[in-house]
Amino acid sequence: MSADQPDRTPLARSFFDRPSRLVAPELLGRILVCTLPEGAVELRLTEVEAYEGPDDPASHAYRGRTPRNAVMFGDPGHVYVYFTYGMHYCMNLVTGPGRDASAVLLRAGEVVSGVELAQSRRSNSRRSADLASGPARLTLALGVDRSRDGADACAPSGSPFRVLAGSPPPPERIAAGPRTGIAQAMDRPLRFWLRDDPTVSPYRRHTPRTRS
DNA sequence: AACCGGATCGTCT
DNA sequence: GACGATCCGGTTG
Repeated sequence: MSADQPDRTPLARSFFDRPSRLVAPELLGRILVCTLPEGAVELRLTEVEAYEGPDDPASHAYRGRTPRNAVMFGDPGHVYVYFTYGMHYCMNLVTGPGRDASAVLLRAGEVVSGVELAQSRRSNSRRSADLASGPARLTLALGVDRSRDGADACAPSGSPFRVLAGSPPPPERIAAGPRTGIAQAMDRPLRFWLRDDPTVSPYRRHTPRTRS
């Protein structure tokens, strides 16, 4: 492969069949393709978070299997989509080992193809770097909602999703820190991002909510 | 750059 | 019935 032509090889399912804390940093720089009837959008992943299944108090799998999180308990390489805050969708890739209920939340990326389509789904965005700079912005730019829950990102065909090898960054560009917006397990550095990348979402500390 | 409130509802207790 | 793996637009420093 040439320098200006990134590797288009799909990632094998075995890539995902490992602990999420190992898969997560290795997803940085890789390409997520989402092909829907309106067209395709390609994303270069720049920020992710690992969730470690039933042993992780911040994971949706922490309290066991429910109708919502059932996909997390299935095979690695599938997509887990959930709805939150009454209006947003967030997207994960299920990892292993085995049916471990672990996953990687996709938090941000750079739209490298299908910019116009992504823009049309994100009418308010000003900078193009903000098209997918946040987990809910990312799903909006891709056109992902709950109907995509369970889709196989490793299937040769029949799925809107595919993860390509892309161009892995040099290790020194990968940064790690506590996950965003959660109150539990702050001591685990399971958020990974590309240092100095303009598409990485700003870190937000968890803030308890009050009501009237 | 940091902080605030409002929007809005599926999911689990 | 309470809360959230959030975003946006506004205000303040």
